[in-house]
Amino acid sequence: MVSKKNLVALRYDPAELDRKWQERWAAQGLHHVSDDDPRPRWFALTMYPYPSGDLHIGHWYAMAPSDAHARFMSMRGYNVLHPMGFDAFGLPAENAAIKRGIHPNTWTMDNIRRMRGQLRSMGPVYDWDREVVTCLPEYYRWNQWFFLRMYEKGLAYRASAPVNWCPTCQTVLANEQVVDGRCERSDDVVVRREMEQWFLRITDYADELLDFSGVIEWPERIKAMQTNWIGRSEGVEISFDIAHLNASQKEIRAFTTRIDTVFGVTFVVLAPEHPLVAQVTTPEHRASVEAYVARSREASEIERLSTEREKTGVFTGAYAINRLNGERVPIWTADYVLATYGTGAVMGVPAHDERDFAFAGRYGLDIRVVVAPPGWDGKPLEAAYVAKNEGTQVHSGRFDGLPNAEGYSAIAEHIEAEGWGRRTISYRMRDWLVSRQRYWGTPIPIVYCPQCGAVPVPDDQLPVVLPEDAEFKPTGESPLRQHAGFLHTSCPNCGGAAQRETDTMDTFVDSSWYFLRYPSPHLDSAPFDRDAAAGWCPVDQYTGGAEHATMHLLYARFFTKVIRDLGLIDFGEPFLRLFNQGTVLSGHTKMSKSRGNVIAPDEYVSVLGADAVRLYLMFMGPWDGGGDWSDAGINGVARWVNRFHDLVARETDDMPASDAPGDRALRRATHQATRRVITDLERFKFNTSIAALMELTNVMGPAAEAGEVSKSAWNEAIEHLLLLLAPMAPHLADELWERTGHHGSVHAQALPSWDEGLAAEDELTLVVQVNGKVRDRISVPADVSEEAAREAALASERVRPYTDGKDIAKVVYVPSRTLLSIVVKS
RNA sequence: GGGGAAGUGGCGGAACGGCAGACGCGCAUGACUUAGGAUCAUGUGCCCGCGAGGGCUUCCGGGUUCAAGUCCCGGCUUCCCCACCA
Repeated sequence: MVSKKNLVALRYDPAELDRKWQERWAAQGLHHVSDDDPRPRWFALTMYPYPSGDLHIGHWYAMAPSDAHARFMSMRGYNVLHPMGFDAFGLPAENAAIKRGIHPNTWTMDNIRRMRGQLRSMGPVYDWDREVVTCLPEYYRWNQWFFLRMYEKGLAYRASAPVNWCPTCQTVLANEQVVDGRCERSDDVVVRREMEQWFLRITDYADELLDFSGVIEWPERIKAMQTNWIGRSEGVEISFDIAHLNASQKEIRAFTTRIDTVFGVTFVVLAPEHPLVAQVTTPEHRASVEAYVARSREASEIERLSTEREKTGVFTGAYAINRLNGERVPIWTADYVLATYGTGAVMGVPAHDERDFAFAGRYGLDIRVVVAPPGWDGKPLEAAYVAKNEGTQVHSGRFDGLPNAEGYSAIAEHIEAEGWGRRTISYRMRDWLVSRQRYWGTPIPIVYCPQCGAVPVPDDQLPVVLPEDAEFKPTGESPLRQHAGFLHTSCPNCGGAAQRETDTMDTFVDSSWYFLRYPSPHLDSAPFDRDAAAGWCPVDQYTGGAEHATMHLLYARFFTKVIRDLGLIDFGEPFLRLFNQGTVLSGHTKMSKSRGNVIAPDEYVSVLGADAVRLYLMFMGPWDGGGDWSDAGINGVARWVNRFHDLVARETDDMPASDAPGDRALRRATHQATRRVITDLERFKFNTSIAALMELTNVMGPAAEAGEVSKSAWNEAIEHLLLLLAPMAPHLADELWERTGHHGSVHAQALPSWDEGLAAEDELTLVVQVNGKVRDRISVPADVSEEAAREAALASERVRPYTDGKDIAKVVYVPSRTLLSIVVKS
């Protein structure tokens, strides 16, 4: 490919070099991972990609550095498993089918073929014999198997839930298909609708999922996001008496985190979806309540977003009794109360809750202060007073005068003693809705029999195969429902006519356990081999984008805990260490086709080779920070590649065998660079590793030019350079390793070690500070004593003007920094 | 509104509490060149100064310390996540 870009010309043919080494590694099976290898194991996993069709620069940014780290671990003596696969089910394949008439399977498998080739062009260590492709029956049958295990344990269940419904398409939309409240295909306004759905009971594991103590080392940010997402709140579930109303329940249960404010309740609010709404509404309010409920049920996402949070609601005409003070308070329904959180009902305390305050203000409801702010003058509040632990109970019966934090406990105890409620915990996380009314996913292995009800498909009838000959006209129903051959079956229980479940699973099910499959990817008798999984898992190092903080990473933790509880593994966390790389920008903005700023890696690879692209991505900045792509930047790296290419090719015939005057300095630079690269690569600090290697080559060039180095010191420098470069620039390192007369791949070598003595400086710079300011830098021997340092400092021409005639109050000597700090008094 | 991360030259970024600005880009000057958008050499935080040298400088303001980009307190700004969660 001829590029129009102004890219540096390399002194070798990078395309030829890449091809040569990729072919040789493949021919020699260099990347085959064996379970028999006696070295300690290291499982390095990069999040597998969705096969969208093209490997973009973001994929390279995720995969090239993690490949370098995996190679690094391998050269440190580990048997490294660093596999790759494809997250192959999902919506884009189905959209391609609808828009362009290509079967999802064809589209997906073509993309995988293409991306596999592009992935190979990076020169990664992936063992392709272990590839996992989730849309193949040999993989997704185990999704079904896990689903059935969860069903048996009551962890998979069916319930009615609101979904995104597009009235034009007459179908359910995934959240991703809803853009600004509209269907991405028809542009119609999306409404919510109740449908029977399958759920996985992740909330059973909420407390365990909140626990990050122990084995896992994850970024604080991700742990915080998950903690937030799970949203644990301690509070009190309190019931209000409605026995007089003749409803199916005698009380309304409400969850509150502020039971200390219960004497300030002036109304109770039910979510519009709450089953009691219809029952308690009085005849004269029925029309308005029904209209309100209907409107909020059909309320579009757009309306919800555009109301600017104005609180609306209607009175039901009914009253509930606050047992603490015997008061009758009106029951309202309002859509600011969520049916899906807590009990779907709240106690309205306008004086101490911002939302209730706004609601009461709008509808003229009483606002009664029951927690007095410090120094409160008794006047009405201008805003809700919400502080949790600095107020005093007032108008709270026998609790008056208590600090409200104490009031909280006292009131909670009182309520529990009276049997009016109990302390409890509420989570904002809900159970995982896994069913999708979609074709391109794992069929849920359930059969509906008119006699037996929902019947699980027996294990020996798995997989329930997704039929290929489906129609993809946008009829509004899942293609599976139109497929007579799939839909109609016999009941595994009674043998009578029955219908299959036509929903498929969320693709996050696939990625919740895929890491367990890599150790035994071809096993057909179980999802994974227990010994193989025990030997390799959990994953030692996981890397990928932070956008998966709350979905994939949480679901995978949940699955791991479930699989542990099934007795199949003995660990409960899937990924011990996690690293999130940043994003590559172009022109300081996100890349997008509409902006025309998309960087296509293939163009650069064909001109500069995989290694230059790898090196540049790693050199751009810290890996977790992402960076801005620039052609000038990659040219800088390419120039350096040329420089060390020339250094390695340099003739050494004119160098003495050993003992040249410049050897000490060169060996020092070599060993300093070795130390820095190894310690930095451990911590994913690729940018400073490469900087250290640049510093080394910056020393090597002039040293050779000056004719001051021996062959032995020079060859040591070259060897270290190539070995340290090998994880990051694998093709070039192997080529130059071969050209310098070495046998065997550079990647099969151990990393060099460094000698602290050789890395140490002979002379150090003594930094002299007077009152915190640097006044002189004096060259001193490395073993300088404190006495000598002090003498030299006080004798310095540059220091004396600041010390002469003044009292020296203090002298601090820091040997590790060869720094002397003198404090003088005026 | 809640949670998190981060603010360092013209730019990307370095810096166990200890010489701020490694490394690279860009720029300037020079060399080699028919040419330079190739290569090599030197310089390059800002201000004053011919120079020697001096002063200032890590978002702003305080504090701790012999010593603060780094630690503490208070602001400002940007980015990310979640957002009517009772």
